[in-house]
Formats: sequence, structure tokens, C-alpha cells
Amino acid sequence: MLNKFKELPEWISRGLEDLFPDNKSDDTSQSFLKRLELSSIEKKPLRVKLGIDPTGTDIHIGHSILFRKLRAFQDAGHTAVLIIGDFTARIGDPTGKSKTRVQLTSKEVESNAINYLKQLGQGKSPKESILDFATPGRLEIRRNSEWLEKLDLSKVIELLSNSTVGQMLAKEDFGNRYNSGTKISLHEFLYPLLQGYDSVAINSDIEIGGTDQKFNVAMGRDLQRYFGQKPQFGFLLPILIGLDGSQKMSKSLGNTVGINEDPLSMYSKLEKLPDELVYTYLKLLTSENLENLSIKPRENQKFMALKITSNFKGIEAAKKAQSNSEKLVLGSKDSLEEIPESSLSEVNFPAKAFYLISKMELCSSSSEARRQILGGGVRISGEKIIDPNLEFDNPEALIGKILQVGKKKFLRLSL
RNA sequence: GGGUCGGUGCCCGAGUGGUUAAUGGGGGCGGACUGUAAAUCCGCUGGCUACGCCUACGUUGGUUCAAAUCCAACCCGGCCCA
Repeated sequence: MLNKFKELPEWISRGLEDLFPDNKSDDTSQSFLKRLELSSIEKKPLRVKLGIDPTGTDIHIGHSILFRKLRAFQDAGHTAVLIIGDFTARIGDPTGKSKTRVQLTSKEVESNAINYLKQLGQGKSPKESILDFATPGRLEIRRNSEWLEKLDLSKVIELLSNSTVGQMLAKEDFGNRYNSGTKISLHEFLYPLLQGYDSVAINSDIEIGGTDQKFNVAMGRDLQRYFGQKPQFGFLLPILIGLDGSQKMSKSLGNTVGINEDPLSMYSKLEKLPDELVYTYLKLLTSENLENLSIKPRENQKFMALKITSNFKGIEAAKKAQSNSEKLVLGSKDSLEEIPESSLSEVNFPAKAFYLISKMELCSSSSEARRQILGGGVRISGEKIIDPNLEFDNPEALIGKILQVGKKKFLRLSL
């Protein structure tokens, strides 16, 4: 499958799912290779667009595939144009949605945006960050309210005239929703056009996106041509399947690994990834050679988890996470190097077991805590407790002990 | 705007006056097993320092000893008509 793009350098083709247009002609708006050549002849970096809508607060490793590719372009000397969709976030990308998205206020959007940039490594050295924020000329950060807010109605109508209802309904998501009788608000039709107009506003040469973005990216080409620009290339990367092994990684499905999770949690989630996905994760999220993987699935899982974790957290932290994770499984929690400590100061004594657990935030509610105890999932320093009403008169008896719910949630009690 | 159908717990979906925190499935969580997995089996799945109390079936009122279930108005969605 990599053969599909065999004439392209590895740093470009790795993980690439679709590149369009992909003609062999000499036309620099039809052949990606020619466009690349032109850029190097003219010594003019390509402008590589990636748009993010700051709708949530956490970036997960699925998103990072796109950023990794963007970074690869930066490292090759091109200019990454990161578009913060502060305006479009207020509409909400209908892509992949089965219902209308909630609209956000501009305040929420801005604080999300700042959070995103921080997660991408703003302020850090290129070595430690996901994108290169530091090298001059490699990164341009733009907010699309800059130009979208200024569009007046006549311009909007002009944009709208570039597309048809048939085209919109041909787009999978709209089509499905239309056919299943789910609401589609008119303003949602504007979204692809606005995203496309972003490409015009920044004069992009390439737009990076997930495969689900094909429609929107293609719209950018149409509009660029309409406005007399050389149309961009669509550079589509796969949508990462989440930890559940079946659905795309997405926060609302709870199958994500966030890039600002602590190393142990990141590693432990990754090391139990379904076997079928291990290869894909290695391909999309690391630069490792995929030729000589182990024949033992378990080894590969660990290798993958280690590599990805060290990508985000550094090799030291990743190794530590691996060894801690192993100890965790063997049940010898006492020997763990890093158990998060948690203070009992919020707990009123005498305290019953279920109350203690919910207060320590190992369960989401005291009822939940009660159930966990009854279900046999709670241990104090390795010893299973079965009575939710077990009472502790004072904190002294608990200090230093490890409170554990299930296999993954635990902490050491302190004053 | 008119007609019509519908809005139930994380999701889907039963229930159409009274043992109801509400059948069932999915998902999730916990336990056993295992490769820390998958598959399988078992249990749990509103909240509250709890043998009791509170909040829940679009919203607000009403009828009733009693309502998710009946009535009214309103809000939201689908479809048909304009």
C-alpha cells in the first residue's frame, strides 16, 4: 500500500492515505511532485495548512497524526499554517456528526485555543514539542475569525453560489442525516465553504486533514480556483481507530489516549491495544522500522506502547512507565516507584469505606463506591474489603496505605 | 403556517393510572480466566457517610388517594401539505 506513493519520499508517504490530485502531468497544480520541485527551484517554502477547531480541550494521539505530518513538512523547510478555527468552531464541523453540533461561545473557543497551543508545545524547544514553534518561518498561526468575521452577506452569497444542494447532499454525513430524517440546519452547509475559504485566505499549497475531510478540502480547491489561486493539494491521513478497536478515536466515545495524560496512564492504555491495531499505531504514530517486528504479539504491544509514550513524554518517562506498569500487574503495588499520593484532609472521621473511596475520588459517587466494594473491586494495601460500611475511626490507621479500585485506579493515602 | 407522528435513564428501546429507580439490548464498570488482551462466564450499572431519605420518563401547570402513563398549554424534532 505504501507503493501507492512510492515516488514520494518516505517522510511524506508514511501513513498517507490519499493525495489528490495525483496526476503525473507537469502541471504544478495537478502533480504534487512537480509542485514540490517548483518550491525547491524557487526556494519558496510550501504553505501547508492544517485547521483545528478548538471545540474541546484535549488533543488525543489520533489528532497528533496530523500534527506529526505537519511537523514533517516543517522539518523539511516548509511553512506550517495552523489555522485556529475560532470562527468555524462556533458553527461546528458537521463532518462525522449524526446530529447538529452545539454552538460554542467565543470565550470558550478562545480558552480552548490557548489550551491547544500549549499542548502542541508552544513555548517549548522544537525537540520537546509536537510542532516547531521556534524556528523562524516554519509556523504561522492564524485565527479564521480574522477574515471570516469580515465577510459580508454579498460575499457569503458569492461563496454559496459555488456549491449546490446536490453537492452538499452527496457528502456522506449530510446524505445520511437527510435520509434518516435527522435535522440539518442550513448554517451547517456553510461550514465546508468557510473551511474552503480559509485556504483562499492563506493561499495554501497543501491542506492536511483526516480522510473524512476530503469534501471540505476539495471545496478549498474549488474556491481557490474561483478566486484565481493555484488550488491546494489534499493530503489525507487515516482516522485513527480508538482503544476499543472498532470506532474512531474520539473523546465522546471514551476510547482516547490524550497527549497530556501522565506517562503511566498513556502506557497502560496503549499496551493493551487490540493486536490488529498495533501495526497501524506504529506506522502512524512512530517512525520505527516496521520490517522486523516480533512474532509475539505481546512484545509488539509493549514496543509500540513504549515508543509512542516516549514520543510524547521522553524516553526516560516511558521506560519508567513501562516498569511501573509491570509491577502494577504483578500486584506488588508497594514497590511501585510512583504512586500518586493523596491527602486525607478532606475526609471526615469516622469514615466508612464507601465514603472514603468517593471522597478520594476513586469513584464518581458514593453509590458507585459502594457498588465497587460489593463487587469485590476494592483493596486496601492489597487486602480486599467486602463491607462498604467498614468504619475507620481516625486517619492514622490509613496513612501510607494504598487504596485501590479495580486494576488501574489506586493511590497512597497521606495526611 | 396546517395536518400527523414522536420526545423515557450514557445510547437504543419497552412500558400507556397503582409492588416502579422504571422490562430488554448495547456500552461502561467490577470479578474469574488470560498475554495487563480478545473470546467466554458471573455481578453491578440515579444520588446521598444510607437498613432511611431525595431526584428522575421534553417543560410548566392540572385531574386523582395515586401519574412516565389521563388533561391543557408551551418547547423541540421527523414526515406530508403550503
